[in-house]
Amino acid sequence: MKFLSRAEELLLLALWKITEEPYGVNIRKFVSDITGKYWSIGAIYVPLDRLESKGYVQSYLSGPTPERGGKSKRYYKITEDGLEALREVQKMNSTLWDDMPDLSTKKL
Amino acid sequence: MKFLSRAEELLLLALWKITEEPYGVNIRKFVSDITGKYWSIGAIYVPLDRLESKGYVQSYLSGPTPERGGKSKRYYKITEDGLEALREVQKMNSTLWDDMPDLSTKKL
DNA sequence: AAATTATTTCTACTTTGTAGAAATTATCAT
DNA sequence: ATGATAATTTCTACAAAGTAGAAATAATTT
Repeated sequence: MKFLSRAEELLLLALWKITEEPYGVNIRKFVSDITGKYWSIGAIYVPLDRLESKGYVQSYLSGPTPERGGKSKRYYKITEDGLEALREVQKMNSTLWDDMPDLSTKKL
Repeated sequence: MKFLSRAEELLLLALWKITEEPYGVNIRKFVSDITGKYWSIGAIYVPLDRLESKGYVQSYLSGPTPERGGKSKRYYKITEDGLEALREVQKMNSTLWDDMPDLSTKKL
């Protein structure tokens, strides 16, 4: 099995952590907040779609809500395979980083 | 600044951690050992080259050694910019993972 | 001088990342 | 009802990164 890319890791983790309304806008907010960087719309949906074709996430459309108009939301959730992939990066991250000192204090 | 990709992270970390002879073969061994996966030759050198053009690593050729023949080794080292990039992923990784439970025990 | 060896260099192709315009579908205002 | 407005997704095109391995290089050994 291949390792998740950074974006895939971020998105799956978002799906793991977001409790309310895991749809495009909230997912994008989550990754923007956590990374402190701008994420275009495509940078969210395109990788999510690809994760779906790999079977790492599943999605479904909500019915219309009594809120403001617009297209209906697509909710995403992580699958068992997605979780397994996340387990693998967690393990690799430990291997890689657990023995590392805090680099913010290190000089070259 | 953009985040390092997974491969870039692995390679820079390798350069941080490898103490002896940080050249292609040893770098490849390091990442293979740590990831437990096969890494083609190109999967090492091409990203290293690209890291060099970004200024994250520097390299130089060794003179001929009194060992067995062959082309001379190219030694790599991380630069200050590379280290800074590594600091950033370290920080983001903490933000992302420090509050996560051990997923190996978690069911969906 | 030919064979062998260690290593790097190069190239072509696949996959992933990224940006944003266009399309869709709902509600609101008149 | 109809048009304006709003929220969201879908789509597309291009840029960047990942990947595999054959070919080139340059040293030593026979």
